[in-house]
Amino acid sequence: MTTKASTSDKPVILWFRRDLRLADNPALNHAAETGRPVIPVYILDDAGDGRTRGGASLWWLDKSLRALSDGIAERGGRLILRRGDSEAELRSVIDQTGADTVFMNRLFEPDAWSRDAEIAHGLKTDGVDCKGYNGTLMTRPGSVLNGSGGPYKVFTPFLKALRASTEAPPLMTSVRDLSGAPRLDSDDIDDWGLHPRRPDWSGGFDWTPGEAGATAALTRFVGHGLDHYGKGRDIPSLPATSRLSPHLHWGEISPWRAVTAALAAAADGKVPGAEADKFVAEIGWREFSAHLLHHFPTMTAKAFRPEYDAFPWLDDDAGFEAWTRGQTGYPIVDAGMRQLWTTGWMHNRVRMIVASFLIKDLLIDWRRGEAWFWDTLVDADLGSNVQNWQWVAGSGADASPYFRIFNPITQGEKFDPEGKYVRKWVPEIARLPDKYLHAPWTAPVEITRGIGLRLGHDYPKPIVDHAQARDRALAALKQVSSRIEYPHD
DNA sequence: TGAAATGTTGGGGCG
DNA sequence: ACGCCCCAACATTTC
Repeated sequence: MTTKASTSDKPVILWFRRDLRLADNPALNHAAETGRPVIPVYILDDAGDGRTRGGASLWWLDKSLRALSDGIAERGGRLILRRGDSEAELRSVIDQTGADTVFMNRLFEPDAWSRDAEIAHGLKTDGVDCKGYNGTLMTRPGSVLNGSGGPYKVFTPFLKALRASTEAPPLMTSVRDLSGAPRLDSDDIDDWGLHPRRPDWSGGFDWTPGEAGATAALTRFVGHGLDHYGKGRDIPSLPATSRLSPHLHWGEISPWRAVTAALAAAADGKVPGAEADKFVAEIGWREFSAHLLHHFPTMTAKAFRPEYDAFPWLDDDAGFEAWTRGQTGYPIVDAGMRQLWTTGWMHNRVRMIVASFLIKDLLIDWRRGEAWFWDTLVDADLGSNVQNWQWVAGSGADASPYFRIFNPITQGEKFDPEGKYVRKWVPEIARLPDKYLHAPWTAPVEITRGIGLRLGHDYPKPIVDHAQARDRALAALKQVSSRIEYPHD
C-alpha cells in the first residue's frame, strides 16, 4: 500500500512547462490541494519541448519566467530554475528534497508527449508519481473524434464536435500561498542569456509577457476589438485581433478563459454573438492544429498530402532572403515581414499573404517559411505553425486549394485601402498616393520624382511579376494536384 | 480565410 | 419611340 498523499509531509514538485501562470492552473491547484509544500520548478531543456525553440520564443520565455518568478515570490515561494535534461534535473530536485509527486500540465506535441511518458515511467520506478493535467487546450488532442472513431480532417465538423463535446471547466481560484518549500539550488535567469545580445534585435517587441499581461490583453480585446472582430480582424492597421497568441502558447492564460470571456460579453449584450463566435472559431483553429499534429505527427516535416513532397520547389536563396528582409518590392508583403522582424508578430491576414507569396509566387518550400516563422514569431507554436503553412501550401488537411493564390496588390488594396499599415512598415514609399501605394512600379515618373522616390534604389522593384508567377505556379501545382478532388466549401 | 476569366443584366447615351 | 452599343455591376465558372 502506498501512503496516502494527505498523510505524507513530503513536498511535491510543480513542474512548469507551458503553463506559466498561477491563476486557473490545474496542476498548481492540485499540487496545492495536497496541503504539502510545493516546489515550483522550470527546466530549460531544448530536447523536452519537441523542437528547439526559436529566438523570439526565448525572448518571451525570459520575460514570462521573470513574471512568474515574481508572482511566486509574492506568495512566499521561489521558482527553481534548472537547465539541462528534464529527467535528470527532476531527479536532482527529488534527491535534494524527498519530493514524491510531480504535478504538471501536459505538453501535447507528439515528441514532447512521448518524452514525458518516458520520464513519468522512469520516475515511477523510483516511487515518484507524475500527475498530468490539461492546462493549455480546450480539449486533450485525440479526444474529439468523428462518428467512425477517427480524427476529423475538416475544420468545420471538427469545430462543431468540439463545441458540442466540451464545456468550460470551472475557473480555479488562484493559489495564495507557496511558502514552505525546502531551499535548494536554482540557476540565475540572467545567466541563461535568453535575451538577445549583439545584436539585440528585440527593441521593437511591444509585449508584456506574463500572466498579468495576458489578462490585460484579454480585457483590452473584449472591450475593444471583439465587437467588430469578424471584419476588423482582417484589417492589419486595426487593433481588432486579440493578440493573445503568445500568451496562449506559453499558457499565461487558458483558452477556456478567453472563450468564456468572449461568450460572456455576447451573453451580456456587449458584443454581437456572431462576433464572439468568430473568435471562438479562431481558438478552434488552434485546437484543430493541435489535434491534427497529435493524429499526424509527421506533418511537422512531411506534407499531409504526400504528393506535395514530390513538388520541385525552387532553391531560390536570393528570393528567400528578399522575403525574410521585407525587400520583395510588394509593399504588403514587405510590411508584414518587417512587422514580424521588428515586433516578433505579424497580423494574421498578412501571414496568409506573405506565405502565399513565398510558396506560390517564389515556389519556395513551405518548410523554409515555417522555419523562419518558428524562429521569429513570439507565438511560434508547432501545431499552429505547421498546420497553417501546410494550409497555405495546399498540402495540409482541409487546406486551401492549389489554385488559391493571393494577389499581393489586390489584397493590399482590399485590406489596407488607406495604406496605414504599409506606410507604417515601409516608410520609404509612404508619400506615394493611395492609388499607387500597393504597386509602386505603376506610379508615373512625375509622381515618384516629385516625392524623391527612386525605385530600385530606395525601394526594390518587384522581384517577380505576380501575373507570370501566378501562371507558373498554377501550371506546376496543377501537375502535383492533378489527381486530387477538392470538395466544395 | 481567391483571383481571373467569362457570362449576364440593366441603365444611359445616342443615332 | 426604338434599337444598338457601351460598360459598369454583379454572377458564375474555372484555375
